Amino acid sequence: MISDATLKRTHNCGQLRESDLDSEVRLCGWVRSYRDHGGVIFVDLRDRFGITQVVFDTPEEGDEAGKAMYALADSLRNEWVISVAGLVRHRGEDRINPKLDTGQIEVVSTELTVLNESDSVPFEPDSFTEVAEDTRLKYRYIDLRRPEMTRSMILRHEITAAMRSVLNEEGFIEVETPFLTKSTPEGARDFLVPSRMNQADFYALPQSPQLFKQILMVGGMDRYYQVVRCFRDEDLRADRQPEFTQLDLEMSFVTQADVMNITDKVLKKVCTVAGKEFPDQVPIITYDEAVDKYGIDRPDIRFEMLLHNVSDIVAKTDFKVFTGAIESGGSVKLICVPGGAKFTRKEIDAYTSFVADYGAKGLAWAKLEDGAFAGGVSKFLNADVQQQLRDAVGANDGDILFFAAADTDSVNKVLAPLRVKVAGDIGLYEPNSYAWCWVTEFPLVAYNAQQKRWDSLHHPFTMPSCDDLDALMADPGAAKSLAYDVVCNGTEMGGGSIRIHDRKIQEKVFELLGIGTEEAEEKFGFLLDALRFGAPPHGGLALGLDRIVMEMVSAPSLRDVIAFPKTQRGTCPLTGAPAEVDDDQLAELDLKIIVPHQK
RNA sequence: GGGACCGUAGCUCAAUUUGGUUAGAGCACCGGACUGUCGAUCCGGAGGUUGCGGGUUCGAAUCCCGUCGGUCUCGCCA
Repeated sequence: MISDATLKRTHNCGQLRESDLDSEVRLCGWVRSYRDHGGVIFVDLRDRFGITQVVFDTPEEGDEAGKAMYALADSLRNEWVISVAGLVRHRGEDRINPKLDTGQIEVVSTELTVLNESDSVPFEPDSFTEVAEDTRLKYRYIDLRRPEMTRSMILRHEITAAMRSVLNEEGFIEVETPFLTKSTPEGARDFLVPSRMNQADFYALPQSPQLFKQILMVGGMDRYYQVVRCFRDEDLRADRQPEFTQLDLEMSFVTQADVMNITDKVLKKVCTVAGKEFPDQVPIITYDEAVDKYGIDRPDIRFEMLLHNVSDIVAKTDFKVFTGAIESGGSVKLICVPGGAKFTRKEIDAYTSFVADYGAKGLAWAKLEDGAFAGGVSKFLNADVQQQLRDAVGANDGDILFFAAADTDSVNKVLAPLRVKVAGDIGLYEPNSYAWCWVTEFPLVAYNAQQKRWDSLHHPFTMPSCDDLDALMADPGAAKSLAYDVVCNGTEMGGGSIRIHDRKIQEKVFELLGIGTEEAEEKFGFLLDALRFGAPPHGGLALGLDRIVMEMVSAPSLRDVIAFPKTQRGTCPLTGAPAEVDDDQLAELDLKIIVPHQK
């Protein structure tokens, strides 16, 4: 039986300083390491707050209690949980450990209680060993004791708290929305939940609270936010989990600029909490400019090395790859890599195989050396074309040009990742720098050639920029929307839009998207209904909390900032989820497994 | 659905390229020594179905086929 007194900590393990000398203290924590010197034992005691050194001195002759304590200390092992009472003592000037915040002092133990023993752990929760990810996830409780994980969890909490505090001050209220809701046909695949009480019916877990937050606006909530889990049943990536957390917010009677301003305030506070810079003025880039110069709608603006469209210049060459692309309506774009002429054949081949992943058939290149083009496609480019290219992109001797030629979308799709890859390889930007920007004026819709229909770029509830609905229907591809994304270092951190609050416009947009009246009624009828009863103009945005934390701690994976993440196949090594269920459970849901999976 | 890489002791890795003695090392673990360490040190010990299944071979961690698991990625993710 553990006595209550042993649990009454006076301090945590990161707290004691020189100012606490001679205090009687009690600490609880985990044995991080024990160092037995025969006549003196040191224990590093760890908790979430830090590490404090505890010392066990050789007991005096005849001190039986001291001897018992020393023997107990002698038996301690890594990761045992102990409670120590003792006296704070200065280590002595030559024994200070500068690596520890508490490194000036130590606690001389006067009483030791073992609160729990530990089997020898599958891996040491230190910062020195890289442990395989599935092992870390299986023993996540050990992994969470590692300083990096502890730090990430704490920062994640602080970031969430900062978000809430800014929005609370700005008059927002946090409202919860359902997790058991209705499947929506658009967008990602839904996670389905069978309904026991409604045979053969299913709930869906929300991909986002989009419709609910709009309805909250109709309900007069005015300013809403929610730190909320979202679910999408799609394949995973390092930066994609099937369940992830958003800071979701929505505001009534606002313009796009209002939403962006609030978001800037939130992000500023978040960055301050994380000890990072945030610009006073976040650059705003239009979608068209982003795609033109960066090849992508989430530009990494930490560095230049922009894409240049050189179709006009190379149209006159005899190089069929270039002219063919242009003649069939595509383009030729390039990036000019400063100092890239020193790339070896092997390095260029590596980039060629890199772009192949993005659908490129090859990578045309030309080095600039001694006033002329050399190698690669140089022979197709006469002196005049070479000079025009130099002038157009500001290229110098020592650079290399990487060309892509195809339909413009494909060209961008290849050059955008190549630009980022090369910049990282040659160190074009500071690894610990942050560059935020807004991307605005998104197209309302994009043509889906496969399905032969117009798809929303953002979602079907996004307000078109133009008032003229006839013009919208006549040329949908030209229409812009009141949508905006916030981007950091080439990663989309959040996005939102002004929503349609007018039922007539909403119906028109559904019509454009090929969603018939009946279908719209069945799937979004509740929203259309709400729009009939005094829906205020409103708009909002959602920030990806996991991605923001990931970026703030420079983690390579989202899994490093989520306490209990899933593996790439969507499993949880800790719990074993997902798993089979009993036939009884299935029967109760009127479900039957038709094809049993192999185990 | 496709591509790439990986899987050897509890953990991190070596031995695989070129098949060949008893599969090694560090950390952790167990025992011992040591009164000032701090990723303690020193001495000793134990620890292996080389993911799994099959094949080739006199002989397989090593080569081949399949399979399972992990990671990255293309597609996918309004």
